[in-house]
Amino acid sequence: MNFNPITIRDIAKALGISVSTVSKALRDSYEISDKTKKLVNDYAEQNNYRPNPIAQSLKKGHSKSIGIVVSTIENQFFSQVINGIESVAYQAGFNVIITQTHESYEMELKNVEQLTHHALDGLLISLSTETKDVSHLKHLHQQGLPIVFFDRITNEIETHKVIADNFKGGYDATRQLLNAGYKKIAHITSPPNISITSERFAGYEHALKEVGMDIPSAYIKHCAHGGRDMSEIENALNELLSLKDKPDAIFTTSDRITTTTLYLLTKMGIKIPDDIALVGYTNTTLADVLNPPLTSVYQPAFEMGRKAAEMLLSLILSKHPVTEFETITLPTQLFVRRSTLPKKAL
Amino acid sequence: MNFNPITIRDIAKALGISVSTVSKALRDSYEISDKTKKLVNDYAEQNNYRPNPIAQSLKKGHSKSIGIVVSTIENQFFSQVINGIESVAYQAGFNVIITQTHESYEMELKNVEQLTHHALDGLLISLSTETKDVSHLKHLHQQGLPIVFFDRITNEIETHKVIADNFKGGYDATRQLLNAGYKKIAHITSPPNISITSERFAGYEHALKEVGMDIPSAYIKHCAHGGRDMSEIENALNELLSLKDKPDAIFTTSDRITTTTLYLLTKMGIKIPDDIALVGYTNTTLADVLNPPLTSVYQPAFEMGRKAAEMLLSLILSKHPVTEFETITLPTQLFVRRSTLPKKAL
DNA sequence: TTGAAAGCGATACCAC
DNA sequence: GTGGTATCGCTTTCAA
Repeated sequence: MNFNPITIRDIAKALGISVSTVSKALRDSYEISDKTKKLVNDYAEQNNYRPNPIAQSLKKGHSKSIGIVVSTIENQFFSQVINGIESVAYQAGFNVIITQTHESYEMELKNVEQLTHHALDGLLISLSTETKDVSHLKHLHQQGLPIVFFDRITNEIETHKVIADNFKGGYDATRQLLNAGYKKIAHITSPPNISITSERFAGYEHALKEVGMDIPSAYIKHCAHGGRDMSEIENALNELLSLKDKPDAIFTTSDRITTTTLYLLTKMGIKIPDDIALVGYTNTTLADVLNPPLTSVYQPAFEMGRKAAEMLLSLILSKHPVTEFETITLPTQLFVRRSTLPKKAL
Repeated sequence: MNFNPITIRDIAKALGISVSTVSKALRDSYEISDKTKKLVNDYAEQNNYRPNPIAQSLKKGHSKSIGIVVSTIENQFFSQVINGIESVAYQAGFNVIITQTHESYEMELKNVEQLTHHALDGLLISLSTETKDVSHLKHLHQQGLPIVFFDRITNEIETHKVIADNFKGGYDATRQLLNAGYKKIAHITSPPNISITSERFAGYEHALKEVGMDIPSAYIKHCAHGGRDMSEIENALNELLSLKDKPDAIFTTSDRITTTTLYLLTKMGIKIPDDIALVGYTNTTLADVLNPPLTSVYQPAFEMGRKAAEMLLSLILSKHPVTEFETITLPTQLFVRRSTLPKKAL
């Protein structure tokens, strides 16, 4: 199948003028007479002429498009981030190419590989849970590809980064449970190698230490793929529930882990918060109508996307090499709902 | 900022051979000796050579990328469709560029405009709720751009299409309410101009007619932007609830309308299903843990994406103009949950 | 087996 | 004001 749009050369031929004149006329150059401009523009319009962006990209050395790598767009957190990115990119006339890793390191490699090298002006990335080695990105970064990290970042690469205040998110969630009278707080989270895990864990730990409590290591459960597979969470839950000293509350990180935990507990017939309280990270708009309404840590996802995109565009558009980088930390919000009802109220 | 990856010319110069030899060696042409191939490939590997896809696209006349236009990826239905599309496109080595209309006709125009013309090998689109005129797409289609419609289609353009069985979805949902003993069934839906609205309405109507019931027009509410703005649904609900003859059940279409209706009814203190039963279209994985668990029409979104992408690729890859088109209809599934509990059980 | 050169579409420098 | 031409990086005849 082909698709043969008209080119600048067709216009030149049809009008009996040169291609350079046509090109300049279309770009409204001061060198071209109004008469010629009108002639060219009218013809272009009538024949539905559109410049071929590929040729423009090749010539200009940039593609006006940026790549995004996230684990999965089905996660509302990421779709909201993408909306934020898009809102900025669109304004600036940039295209956005989205790829998903589904939490696989291999997919991350492939996607980055596929996206990069001149077809992209910059990259926005949140690492997969499997990612431990970032040399694929280091390489590109050294070659000069502008990269901005968001959410799951690495400190092996010096560039702009945008994160939520993960420490505070973890702290607030845990503190809320403690204030509500829960004392045995388990934590189901992503693998320790990704940044958000350790930051949130630090907040959790700090809240517990603050009230002089220990963290029994049996209460910490890592899901290798951030809850991608339900079995990960099922196992964690089964282990927690078969402990002699069962937890009376759970703090979950990530949308997927949170909602799946809610689902599984419900299915097991465990009452929330009566049997076990639950607080989790989630950006779903449905937190209020869940059963029970879910106490949750909300991240400013849209804003994170906006900021990340703005920083990336500033790198792309900068005339000089950028050597000063910053890491923006956005506040999280704790929404208290029934899933962490104070113990005495039960 | 720039980013200067090595080119085929650099390799040629470094090795003292011609660019055409390098090009052929890299593509493993039979014309080139093994020795030269090895030389070139080793050098390329060591210097991290990557072909510039823009130059390749310009030369070959295609970009190996397809565009997707949906209303919003925050809707799980669409993110699942996109996952399906991606799974097929990725296998075939195609990039996917996603854009969102946010239910605006103007955005649809802009996105399509931005996406098309040679930077794209094909387009997958679900129309915005505002779209009445599809001449922007007709144009492109006439010029030869392969297009496949999914979900919200138009019959003004002859090409492949993939939809869910919207009639049956509407019928099943309504029938379920009738079977459960509800008799006054309201319908909150998208504007009548989009295909899914009328198809689902027809199913609803058929189920009611079947049992000899009338459809009071006051029970049918259209949300101009498919529930994008909460106020649309709030108004619809207020009007329904102030009717002298209040409905005892509501059938909603679209994820957004469904979940927002649930949210608003809850906020108004209306008990579901006691005061009003609810059945809605939604692809959220959370239907089971909503309060109450929601009877819902589930669409095979991933499958829809797969099929649409396959059809698009077949158009793109076809050597001959395609003149026979088909419309695939995928089955929907009704999941019965507590929100439509039989009246007698209440 | 290798290389020269044309060409994909648009841009921009330099002549005229 | 207008036109010729080299160029972006790669592919592909066609000659050698």
